[in-house]
Amino acid sequence: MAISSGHPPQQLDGRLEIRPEEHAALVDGRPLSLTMRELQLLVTLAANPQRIMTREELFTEVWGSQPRRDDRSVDVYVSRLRAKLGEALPEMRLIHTHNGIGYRFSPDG
Amino acid sequence: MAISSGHPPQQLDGRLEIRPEEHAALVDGRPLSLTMRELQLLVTLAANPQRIMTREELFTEVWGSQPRRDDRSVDVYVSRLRAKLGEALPEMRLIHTHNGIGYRFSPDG
DNA sequence: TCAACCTGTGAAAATCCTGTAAACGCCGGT
DNA sequence: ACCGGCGTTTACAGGATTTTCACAGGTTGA
Repeated sequence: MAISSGHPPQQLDGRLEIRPEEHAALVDGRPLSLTMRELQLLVTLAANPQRIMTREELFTEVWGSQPRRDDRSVDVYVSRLRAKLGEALPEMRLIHTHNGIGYRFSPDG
Repeated sequence: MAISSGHPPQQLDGRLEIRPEEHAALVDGRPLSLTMRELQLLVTLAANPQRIMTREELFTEVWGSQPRRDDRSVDVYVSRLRAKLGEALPEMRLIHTHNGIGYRFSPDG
């Protein structure tokens, strides 16, 4: 599993900072209130900037098991994450959808 | 099937780079936004530079089945691919038509 | 040049995929 | 037991992609 350790804190464009070890994500120094799953998903996406990650890949990283056929959990959490990120950082689209494949995190909008 | 694996990333004349494993094609480092089919077609064509590939050959590689009589899918997608490549790389004609046969990918315009 | 055939491409139709609200169950705290 | 938050799952509307069709324009060879 890849979430619990091994991810260094990262500063993105000076506004979003992710500190996996501290279970925290900050925007302009203020902590976002993310649930565990939301944070895990954000950490995983942010650990692979600009790379298109498949749903399966995201699922196995975050949930630690194989998704069952037609599982939509990743989508649901991406949606919730976007909502929270969108509130703290309007104007930027950090998570991009790649139809038929998955999602991509882009630090710079 | 030949798309999903076995295609190493390739750099073409330094501007176009295709990374099948990552579901990506880049021009000058910027990702082209291609749909799955478009990308598969590009990958297939680019995997056989300078070789004239028949429509049937392209279809079976990309669609994974035999085209039905008079199917024009390959042409439609070649057209779409040309449009997108043409925007990112004007001045070069990467995909050449061979009347009565099929298409040929030529890395150097 | 002409007729027959082939290719390019816009657009409609069909299909597939994604966004997201909502329902539900499970705890932990009160 | 009740409440509130979280995770999971489902459902459905809307969006995106793929497929198919139609026709204009190009190409070939007699």
